[in-house]
Amino acid sequence: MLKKRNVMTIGTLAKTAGVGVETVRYYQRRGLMSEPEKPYGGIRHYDEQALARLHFIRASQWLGFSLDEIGELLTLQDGAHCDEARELGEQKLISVRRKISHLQQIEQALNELVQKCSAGHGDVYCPLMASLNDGFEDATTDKHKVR
Amino acid sequence: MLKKRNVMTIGTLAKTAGVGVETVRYYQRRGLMSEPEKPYGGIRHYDEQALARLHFIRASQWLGFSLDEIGELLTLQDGAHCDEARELGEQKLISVRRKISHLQQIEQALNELVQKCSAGHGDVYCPLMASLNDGFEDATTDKHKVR
DNA sequence: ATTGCTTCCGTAGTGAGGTACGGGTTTAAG
DNA sequence: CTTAAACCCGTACCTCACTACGGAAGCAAT
Ligand SMILES: [Zn+2]
Ligand SMILES: [Zn+2]
Ligand SMILES: [Zn+2]
Ligand SMILES: [Zn+2]
Repeated sequence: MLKKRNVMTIGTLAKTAGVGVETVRYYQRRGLMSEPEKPYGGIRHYDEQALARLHFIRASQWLGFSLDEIGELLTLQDGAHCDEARELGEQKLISVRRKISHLQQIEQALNELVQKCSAGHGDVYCPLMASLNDGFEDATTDKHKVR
Repeated sequence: MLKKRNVMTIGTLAKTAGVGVETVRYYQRRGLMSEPEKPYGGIRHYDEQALARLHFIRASQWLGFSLDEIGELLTLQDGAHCDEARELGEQKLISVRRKISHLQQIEQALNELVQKCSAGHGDVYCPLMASLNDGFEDATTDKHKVR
């Protein structure tokens, strides 16, 4: 379990980075990490650079980048192309903001429906169900673009 | 005798509701819509109730319900169980709000990184890339729960 | 009557990001 | 020395909501 001189097996590497072994192997297949050379019939060993790479991937992923985009980011990693990386970040920022405002629309509409229902509507047919039944006419215009 | 006006083929139904024919058939397989009886060797016909059902599904979907949850909502559609439907709505509201605040965290972190980069960092290694490289230590605590 | 669009029906594939399985080899603990 | 855990590798499977394919048969217009 000890990484002696920063040398780890795939299992230790994965555990240290907080991912599964299969995930590391998956990133290798995706070309996001290289597979170290294997000593004769033996077991591959990983160093702290591999760990850093995993951190990079997970951090980027947390920010909303897809694995494809992360691959692109990795090619810009030398620091000489930070303008391109920043451009990617700005695009992502735009898409995150779009998602937020979409969810805020939903939050508002859903909240309204729930409020109307729980306000108590005597014998009248439930306005929540009613809204769903007529296809939820209000609150949004681009109803049919769900995905 | 019911006089059935607005009789449509599946293609017309789908087009009217703004979905694909395959989508309607998929909803039928999922049990969200019933498949009307087929006249001898002929073609099934759909009425405005089928259309209303499609509206219900798409409206619920727009609010963030999964098809499974929509199936549940449909069983509560009689209006007698609006308390359960409201409960589902409240749960969904909670999850939508969680998503929003997660995205807001991301927005803040990403914005900060982009700002730091574009502020111009002479010969110093790009702070955006640096942050990604050390696994993005700041800005969040639950780094490893990406999905 | 021939073209040509629909419908019908079952099955299979897509994309994203993994997760699981199975059979074989290697290494570490006792 | 034996046995359990870990590694290697390829392949299959998972979720979700579709989407496509293929072949037969119906229906509408020319
Ligand atoms: Zn450049
Ligand atoms: Zn109600
Ligand atoms: Zn009830
Ligand atoms: Zn920079």
